[in-house]
Amino acid sequence: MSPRRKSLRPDSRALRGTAPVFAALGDETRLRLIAVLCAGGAMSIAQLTSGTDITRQAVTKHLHVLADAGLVHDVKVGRERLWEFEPTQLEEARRSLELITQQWDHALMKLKLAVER
Amino acid sequence: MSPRRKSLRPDSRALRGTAPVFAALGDETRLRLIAVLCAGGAMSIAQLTSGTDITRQAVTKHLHVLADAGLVHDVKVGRERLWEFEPTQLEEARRSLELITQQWDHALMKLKLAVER
DNA sequence: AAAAAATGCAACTCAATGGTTGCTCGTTAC
DNA sequence: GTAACGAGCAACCATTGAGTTGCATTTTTT
Repeated sequence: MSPRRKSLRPDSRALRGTAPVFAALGDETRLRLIAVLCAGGAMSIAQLTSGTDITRQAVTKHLHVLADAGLVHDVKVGRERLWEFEPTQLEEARRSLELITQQWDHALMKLKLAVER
Repeated sequence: MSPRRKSLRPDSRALRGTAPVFAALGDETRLRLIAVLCAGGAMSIAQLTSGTDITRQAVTKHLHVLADAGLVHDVKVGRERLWEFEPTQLEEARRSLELITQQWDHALMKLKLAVER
């Protein structure tokens, strides 16, 4: 037991579950929504739709995708529903990218050492 | 001319074109490929396929998606084609996420100030 | 030269996605 | 109370995406 694997394997355990967040970010429209919500605070669907060339329903769908990825959350207030940015998942995603970069740098260093040997 | 807009609008000019990269990252399999390539250096398709439960062709397609997003590049060597991680686009993506976070923090600060006034 | 290895190419299936339209429902406003 | 506004629900369509199978092509290897 305990195979003593010090080297963090590239199996991307830390990356598990990050894909949906990236998938949610992988759409121009949703990226715009995020940016708008990020700078403008809570906004209604109607507000978010104005300024786009797509339907209110389409915006609604995109918002749900973002919500499923944990990037936004909604609050019902009166007859309208306000959507707000939620930073935690995005932080997580950022950390994942950093981790990949680090692993890359690490691999490069190892390679360099091996060459110079 | 020169409209003197000091406030960086939320129109996400800096985010333009980032969506494809995120879309490419938004898949568990591709994320795994990236991780493997990142730690293992250049690898052939056959190598990348072994350890997956999908077909070689599927892996090939994923690699092309990653290549189109500029996340990997390939080199033909002999009868095989080696794929290698390409860090620049990923750096770009990371920067985008940081930018969003910054804008969010900035908006929060503005809100706080407005409340305390 | 022939077998084997590594890959390329093309067609196909099936499910998910982005988008639409039409209608209904709850909540303000007049 | 009745309009008007904001949103929800459902069906539908077209396109993309992930994955497959089958066969052809190129480079080794023997």
